[in-house]
Amino acid sequence: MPRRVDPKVPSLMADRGYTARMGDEQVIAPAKPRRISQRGIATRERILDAANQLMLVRGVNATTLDDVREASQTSKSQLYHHFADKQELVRALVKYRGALVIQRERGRLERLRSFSGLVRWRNALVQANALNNGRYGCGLGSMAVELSDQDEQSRSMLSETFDQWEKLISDGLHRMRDSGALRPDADPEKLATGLMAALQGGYLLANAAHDVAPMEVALDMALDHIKSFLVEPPR
Amino acid sequence: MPRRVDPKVPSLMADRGYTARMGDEQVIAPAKPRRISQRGIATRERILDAANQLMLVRGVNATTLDDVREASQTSKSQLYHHFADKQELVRALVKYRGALVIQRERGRLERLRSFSGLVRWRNALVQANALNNGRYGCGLGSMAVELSDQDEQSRSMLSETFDQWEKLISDGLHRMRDSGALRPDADPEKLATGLMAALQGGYLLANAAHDVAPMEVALDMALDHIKSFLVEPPR
DNA sequence: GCTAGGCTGGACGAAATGGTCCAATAAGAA
DNA sequence: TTCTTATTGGACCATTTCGTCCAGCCTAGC
Repeated sequence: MPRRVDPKVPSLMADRGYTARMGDEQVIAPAKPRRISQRGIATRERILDAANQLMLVRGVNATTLDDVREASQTSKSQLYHHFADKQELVRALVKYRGALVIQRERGRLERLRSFSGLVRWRNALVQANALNNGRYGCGLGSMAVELSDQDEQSRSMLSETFDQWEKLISDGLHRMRDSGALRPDADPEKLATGLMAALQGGYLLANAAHDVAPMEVALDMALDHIKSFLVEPPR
Repeated sequence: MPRRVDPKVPSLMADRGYTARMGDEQVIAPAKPRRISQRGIATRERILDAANQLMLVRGVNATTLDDVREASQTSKSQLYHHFADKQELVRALVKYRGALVIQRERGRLERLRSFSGLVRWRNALVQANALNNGRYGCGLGSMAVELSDQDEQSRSMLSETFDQWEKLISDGLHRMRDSGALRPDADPEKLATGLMAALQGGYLLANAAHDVAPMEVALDMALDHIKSFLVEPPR
C-alpha cells in the first residue's frame, strides 16, 4: 500500500547510507549501483523524520523500532530495507540532524558581521526554546550525551558537527575582527567554543528546569564576554 | 551468602526510599516502621553504587537490571526487595548522585571567598575530567538530559539539585561581594547560573570530543566574565 | 535462645524488542 | 511490453529484559 508518497525534492535525502562499515575492505570499491526509486526515498525520509521527532522527546535508547514503525506508517521490512539495523538508523539520524542544524545555522550565521547580529541569533534560539518552555534541549547535544560513550562512530560525527557549527560562529567573529569591530587580541575560535558551551549548557539547564531562563542567562554571559572584546563597547 | 558486608557508616544511605508514589493517598501516614538491618543497608548501597558506575558510562536506559545485579553481586530478589522497580532505582540514584555531588561541592565551595578560590575550583574539575580525556561528562547533567522528558519526578529532583549547586556558588560570590572583592552591581545568582551552564556545556562538548579542552575554554570564559566584575581586576 | 520479619538465591513467566523471511507488488530500463 | 530489481506487508522467531514467587536463611529485639 503506497501511502501518500509525496516526492519531496532534493532535501537531505541524497545520502543513501552507503557508508563504509567500521573495519572495511571495500572502502575504495563502492557498493554496487543499487537502483533507487522516488518511493523508496520518500519512505526513507518518512522513517528518518519519525525517528527524529520521537527520539528528540524520548531519547534514542528509549525509542523502539516499533515506535518508529508506527509513527512513520511503515512496516518492519521497510525499516530493515532502508537501514541495516537500529544502530545504522541512529547513525543516519545523527547525520540527518547534523545536516538540518548546520543548514539552519548557516542561514543565520553566514552573514554575521556585527554584535547586533549575534544578539539576533541569540534571540532566535531563545525564542524557539521558549515555545517548549525549555523542554527537549538541543537535538545534537542530547544525542551527544546519550551516544558519546555508546557508539564511537556517532560520537565522532557529532563532534565534527559541533566543530562545523562553531566554525560558522568563529567565521563571523573573524569577519568582525577583520573589519575592526573586534579587538585584534580576540580569539574567535575560543570565543566560539565558549559560546557553544554556554548554549549547550543553557539547553541542558533549561530542559531540567522546564524554563528558558537559564539558557538566556547563559547566552547573555557568553555575549557579554564577546562584547568585552569589542573595540567600541556599546554601553 | 552474605557477601563481604562491610558496614559503611552514616554514609548517604539513611534514605530508605519511602518516597510517596505519584498520585498518593498515604502521603501523610508514612509507611509502617519497617525494621532494617545493617546487612540490608549494605546491600542497598552496593546496588546503588553499581548502578551509579554503570549508568555513568552507559547511560540510564542502556543499563539493564541484570547489568546492575551482576555488577553488584546481588540477586533479582534483592533488587526488588530494596527498590520497587527500575524507575524507583533510577530515582534513588538521582538522589544518591545529587547528594554525592552536593557533598563534594560543599567541601570545595563553602569557604570560597576569592577569585583565586574559584580558579582552584575550576582546576579541580578540569583535572578530574582530564583523567577521562573528557569522557562521561557530569553525572547530574547526563541524567538530566536522559530523564527530563521521561520522568517528571527525576527531572524536578535534578532541577533542585542544580539549584543547590548554584547556590553554593552564588553564596561564595555573595561573600566576595560583601567583602568588597566584587563590585556591588555583580549579580551572584546570574553569575552562578552562567558558570553552571558553562560547566555543563563544557562537560558535554568535552565528552563529544573526548578531550577536556572545550571544558577548559568554557570555564575560562565564565571565570573571565566573573573577573570583569572584580573591583581590582588582577591584571 | 526464640521468634517475627527482614533478607536472599534463583527458578520462572510474560511482555517487549530487535531482527528475519518470503510471497506479492510497484517501478524503472530495455 | 517485458524483465529485473527495488519495495512492501506482516507473520514469525530468538533474545533480552522487567518483574514475580517462594522456600529458606539471617538478624534484631525480647
